Amino acid sequence: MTAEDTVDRMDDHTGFVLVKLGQAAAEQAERALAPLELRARHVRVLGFIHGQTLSQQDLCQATGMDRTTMVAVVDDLERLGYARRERSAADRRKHVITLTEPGAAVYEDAAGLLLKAQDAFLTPLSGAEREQLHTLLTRLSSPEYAVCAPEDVSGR
Amino acid sequence: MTAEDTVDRMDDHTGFVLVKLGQAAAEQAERALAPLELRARHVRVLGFIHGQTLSQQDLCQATGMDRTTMVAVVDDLERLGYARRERSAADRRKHVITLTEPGAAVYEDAAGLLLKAQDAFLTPLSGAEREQLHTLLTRLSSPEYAVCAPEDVSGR
DNA sequence: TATTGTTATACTCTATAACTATA
DNA sequence: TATAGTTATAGAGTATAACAATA
Repeated sequence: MTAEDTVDRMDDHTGFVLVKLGQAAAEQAERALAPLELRARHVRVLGFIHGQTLSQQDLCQATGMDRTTMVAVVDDLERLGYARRERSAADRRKHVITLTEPGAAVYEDAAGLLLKAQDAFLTPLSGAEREQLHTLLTRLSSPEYAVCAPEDVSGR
Repeated sequence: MTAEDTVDRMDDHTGFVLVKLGQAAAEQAERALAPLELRARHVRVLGFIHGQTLSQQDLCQATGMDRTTMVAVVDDLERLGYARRERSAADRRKHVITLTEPGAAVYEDAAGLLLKAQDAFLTPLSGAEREQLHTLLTRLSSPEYAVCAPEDVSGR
């Protein structure tokens, strides 16, 4: 019995294929960002503070990370000179996170690397198929309540 | 600034949407299996030994889990009476894992729950769109070498 | 010497709780 | 009293290394 002979009774589950692909895409993204010594989460935060000023709490809501993780991510970005932490004048409990010039530059680099990685990932598909896929995934993604809170579906 | 106002510069990356959906699908699957007190990995192993006899090593190759994880999973399945561990007569180093009758029954239950969960997950899409999505994802998924080992592509 | 299963261990991630400073 | 940020700690998950039995 070799690995090639084994029958996978899950391969016909769309959900399972989705999980596998999601993991593969995540790993691909991390590998793509490795040259910049950044993780995907850092780039994600850079993307959010690109053009808007947010508190750490805002960033938590936006990204879904919890606040202890966010502290570490902002620590990293600050140490690397990509973001600044400042007390909010309006509410001195809050830290306002702003993008620095090097931060904006590295974000552009990172976005380029991610785009290249994604392109490699989508190689098996034609341009039209990629658009199709993107549309379908986005439609699936937008109503989060359908995924996390089934009881809310009744309202539609 | 509220969460609704924030601009997400990653939302137009297919790869990122894929990662988010993959995680959501995985969580959905775990929730669906909770009534059976099984994790997705257990069902995955049950699926593989359904109709074929495999060693733990075979299961590792098939599922991608490492052998220490597999020990724990098979421990669980054996304790629950869903699988049996026996020394292989052909190679006494190996443990041959076989599905028990209760194991086959619980697998059917689990498969049903997963199918129902997947259906809920795919609610936003029509039947034709689901097929489209499945086809696209499968095409993206099959050539793993394109994702993990680019150097192997030349050989085919 | 290499492989299978096992155990022990370490390391990463994430979740929880507690503390501070502000409101 | 509640919130934002921080820190410390505990838990789960995963990876690594070492070991016994067998090839």
